[in-house]
Amino acid sequence: MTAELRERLATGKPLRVYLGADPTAPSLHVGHFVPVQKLRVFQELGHQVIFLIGDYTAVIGDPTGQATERRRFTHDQVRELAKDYQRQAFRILDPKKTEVRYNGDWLSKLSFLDVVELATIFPLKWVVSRHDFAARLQKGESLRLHETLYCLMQGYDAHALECDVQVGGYDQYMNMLAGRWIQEYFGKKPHIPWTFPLLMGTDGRKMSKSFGNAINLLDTPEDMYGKVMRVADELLPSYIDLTTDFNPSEAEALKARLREPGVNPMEIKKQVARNLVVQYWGEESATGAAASFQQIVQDKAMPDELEELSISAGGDGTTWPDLLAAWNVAKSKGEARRLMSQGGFYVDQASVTDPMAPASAAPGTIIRLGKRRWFKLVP
RNA sequence: GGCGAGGUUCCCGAGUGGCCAAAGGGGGCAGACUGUAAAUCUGUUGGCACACGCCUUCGAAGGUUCGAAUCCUUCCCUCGCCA
Repeated sequence: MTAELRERLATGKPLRVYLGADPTAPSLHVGHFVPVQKLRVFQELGHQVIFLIGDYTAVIGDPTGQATERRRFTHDQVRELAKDYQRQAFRILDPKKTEVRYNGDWLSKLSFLDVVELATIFPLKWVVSRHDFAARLQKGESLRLHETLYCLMQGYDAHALECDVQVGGYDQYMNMLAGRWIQEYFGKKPHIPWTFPLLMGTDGRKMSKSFGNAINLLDTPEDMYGKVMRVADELLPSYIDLTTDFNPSEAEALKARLREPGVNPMEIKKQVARNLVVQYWGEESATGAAASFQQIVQDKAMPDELEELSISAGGDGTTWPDLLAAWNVAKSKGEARRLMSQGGFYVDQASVTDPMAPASAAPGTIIRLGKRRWFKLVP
């Protein structure tokens, strides 16, 4: 389809490029935003980008890749999530140049007859041959008719938006193809699907909040930077491709550096981390995040600003576990004791391992938990 | 509608009357090492208690028992097969 794309670019007319997002995830991570980042590239090149909020499709729930039937959302929940989704997207996209649409605007107007008419386009065999459905059928797991209709809905979006290009995860390919069929059915030129591989979490598994391996959009610049630094080395090339906005030659150069003998992946990782933070938080925050990583993690030095703990808030605790639990820096006294006996507790840089020792909590004392949680005691 | 399977600690998953705060894995935390918050290795992982131990937890509520995650009753929920 590269040829089709070239052909359309050659006309010189700005392309209509769309990304559909079903707001069903309460917390978003950079994996969700790979297509948004790509959308921005189109925007910068002067194309018309469309951010489609799947308020209607979300109620059904995209079955793609689902091992079981998907949880469904109410319309109200979806609207709430959509607001946040859009706000996050506009950290990257230029709101003034972005067309925001809701697919409920057209999908809600289709009659049952319209739907049946659309359904005639698709051979059932094609629908159920997709790997996720096929697997569920084969294992004898639940698959319901509404799930097979999802691709009609998303396909109809492409038609309604009269789009030229659709960006999305690789897993959306089937849905995108459905869109092409529907466009052709209505006598229009089919759009060009542009898909990207799935971004893996920092540990190489699927990025997901429940795995704790996600880089969240709401992470502070420092966290975002740090999490990129803990991405497994092997994943670095895909992070370069999917999360950075380096131009193609810069990206290739970075990946080539990575393969050179004697090159420390850490150095490349720092460039990726910085690039990502700049996109979401801007130049200044990224510089700050880089500096604080160097200081706290690499030099193992004390950060410039320490969180303060009020001694009086420690109640009448007389041992460190009492105080740490009262301050809420440890979940429980037991956890604090464990931390201490494992050698992860420091008072003014000296390790304190006896949980029973009386606590010397005086204003100005610096305490540290583990490698990088620093606190300063105040009255 | 008929028949069957199942709901366990943050997640997955073992556990069929005491040895169960509950195997194993994942994740988390800590330590060692390092090229980094990578990889690897080790330890640890409900709460309170210095400790003896006590308390809360195995879908919900009751019950049997000296004793229940395990047995019984009712209820709620999930899933499959057949129609």
